[in-house]
Amino acid sequence: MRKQRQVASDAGLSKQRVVVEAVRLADREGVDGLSMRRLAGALGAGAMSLYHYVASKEELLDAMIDVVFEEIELPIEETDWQSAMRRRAVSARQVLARHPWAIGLLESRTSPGPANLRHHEAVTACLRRAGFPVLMATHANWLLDSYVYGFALQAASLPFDTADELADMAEDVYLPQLPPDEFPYLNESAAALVAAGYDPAEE
Amino acid sequence: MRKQRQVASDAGLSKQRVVVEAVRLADREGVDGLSMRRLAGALGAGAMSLYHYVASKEELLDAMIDVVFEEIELPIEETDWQSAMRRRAVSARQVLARHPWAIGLLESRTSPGPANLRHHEAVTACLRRAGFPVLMATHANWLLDSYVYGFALQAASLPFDTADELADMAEDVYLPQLPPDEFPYLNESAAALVAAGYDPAEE
DNA sequence: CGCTTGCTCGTACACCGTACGTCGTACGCC
DNA sequence: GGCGTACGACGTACGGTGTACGAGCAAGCG
Repeated sequence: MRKQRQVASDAGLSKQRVVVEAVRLADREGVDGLSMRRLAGALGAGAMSLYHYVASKEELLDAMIDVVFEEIELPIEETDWQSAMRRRAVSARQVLARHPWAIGLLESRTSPGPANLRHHEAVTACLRRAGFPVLMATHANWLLDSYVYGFALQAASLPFDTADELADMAEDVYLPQLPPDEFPYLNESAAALVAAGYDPAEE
Repeated sequence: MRKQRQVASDAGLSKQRVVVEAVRLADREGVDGLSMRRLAGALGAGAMSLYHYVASKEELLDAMIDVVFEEIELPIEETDWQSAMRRRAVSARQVLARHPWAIGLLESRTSPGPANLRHHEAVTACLRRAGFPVLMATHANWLLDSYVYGFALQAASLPFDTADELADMAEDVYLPQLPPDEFPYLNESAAALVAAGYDPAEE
């Protein structure tokens, strides 16, 4: 029994291991597939054991979000602020594409974790060093975040990933819903997008 | 028996009534407080009765999102596109502030409802009439949406609503978490924001 | 040895979404 | 009028969820 657990979980549990496995599970099965019992199963443990490392599922979700923030590249000091911000945005987009469930979790989670704080500190530092006044830096921060989050949110709710899939979807699903006399402009857009081989990887 | 039901629910059910009451319940208690049983209770009906008007909870949520889109002001034809877009953004922000649960639902819901389609059609129409080329209009649409969604997402995750609450929160919760030697810039920002009486109602 | 301390986890509870089937009743038809 | 049918309402039940509680057990220490 003890042996089995060791095989399944490679030595004892820890908050770190619990949270990391939770992220893996969410990546694999979506956030709805993440239940305490299933997570415990994946760790080779009983469901209630998790509660020695995590006070509640809420706290687990907070910690998962923080893991995601850890993956976002911090701005580098040396470069100018524009390319630093661009790199950060690109990195954030990649990370959120890798963990789509994180976007839905951002809402409702109110207290920022340490990685989140470190991230904001670094960004603010970069902007301030570039000469932005305090309030301006805060506004820029907010605005950039708005755009990155919004982008990720929209990207997540698109039902296709590539230009080819778009073409298929458009033909099979969208166009039948769009009587041309009622939605002339959307039809025009759809046609143009398909013709242009639109791929949602622009900025 | 018949009488009781009528008193409680003012004539029979309907998809409309179910969805509207669901929105009200979500406004009042958050999306987590919205369960089929509670919704049925609020309508003076049994839980399973709802399934005659809604195929599943998923469909109910889709319909609720569409109700929210209906509340967002459509751009008016006459005005120039900039103020039209501004009005739309302001309206969207107000609506999403009124129904904060909607933001969390936007993710994961993939097929747009009729009000959503009408909305996008109107926006596209406005931009196209203003002389934007097709692809440009689509990009502008996407970009504006990104910003609005991101803004709402951030606003929703802020744990305070007014400048006063911010001041309280900063003193009680944030500053203790921010050792000045580790987060010099965030401390600076926090101080500046409190001093300036920051209120999250800018754009 | 016994005692404490810290993990683990089985059981139980309240609640969830919803499949299934039963019932009262309204309505078209004779 | 009588009757068959169809439909809306809903009681019950099943398999899931998060988690409170407490029993069990191993390791460290006197």
